[in-house]
Amino acid sequence: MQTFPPYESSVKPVQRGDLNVLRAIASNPSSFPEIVYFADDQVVTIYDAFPKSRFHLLLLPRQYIPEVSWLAPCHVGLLQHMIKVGTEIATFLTQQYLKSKEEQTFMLGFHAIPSLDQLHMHIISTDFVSPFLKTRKHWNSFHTDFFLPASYVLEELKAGRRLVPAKDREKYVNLLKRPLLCHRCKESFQNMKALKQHVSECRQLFVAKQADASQGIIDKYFIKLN
DNA sequence: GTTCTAGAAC
DNA sequence: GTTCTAGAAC
Repeated sequence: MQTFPPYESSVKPVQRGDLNVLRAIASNPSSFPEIVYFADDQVVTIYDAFPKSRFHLLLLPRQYIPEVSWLAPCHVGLLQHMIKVGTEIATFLTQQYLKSKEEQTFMLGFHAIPSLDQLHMHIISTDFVSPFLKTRKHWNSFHTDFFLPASYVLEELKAGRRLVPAKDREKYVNLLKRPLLCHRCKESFQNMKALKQHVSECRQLFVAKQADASQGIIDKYFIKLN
């Protein structure tokens, strides 16, 4: 198995408040050594400045691509590499830190409508216990179809389709307003405080629709929008 | 993306 | 009265 650096969750990133910082990091990662977790000639992986789970990294292509809706079939090779590296990192973190006590699951994917310029793939553990997880939008951006699993995005590109066409943008925005459901047991909660209390205690296993048991990594696959 | 905060919800 | 959400500003 490929090895990676220790996960230093205490690292305090510097990019807060700058909506264009990911583009700068992608083009010149050596200028941001304190937040870079791993880099190769095609991609850069950094610590999320406001992690929404115990483990939360962002994987960016070095090449400038604004967001997931810009991806086209010509990016299949790049996306395959992003998924390969993301899966290796998730596998490493799982074996290194999660052992058998916690859920050995990571989600790899994209927000349908991101807030930050420059394509970034989330690599996130599925505990979703974090002081930075505060709003309904935070929650639903990972637990509705607003979250586009990387494997789903790859399939769509291979089929010659684009993601998040303009006519669907309103649909995606509205997903963020949906009721708050526990991602494990699907129980509904009135507000974030109640949801977070429950999620910290819910012991039901996170069930995904598609699993690669040989890797121990589950790539959650949401129902497609009509 | 976050912070701040008015006013809605309780 | 306090908690919580959502929109403007950054």
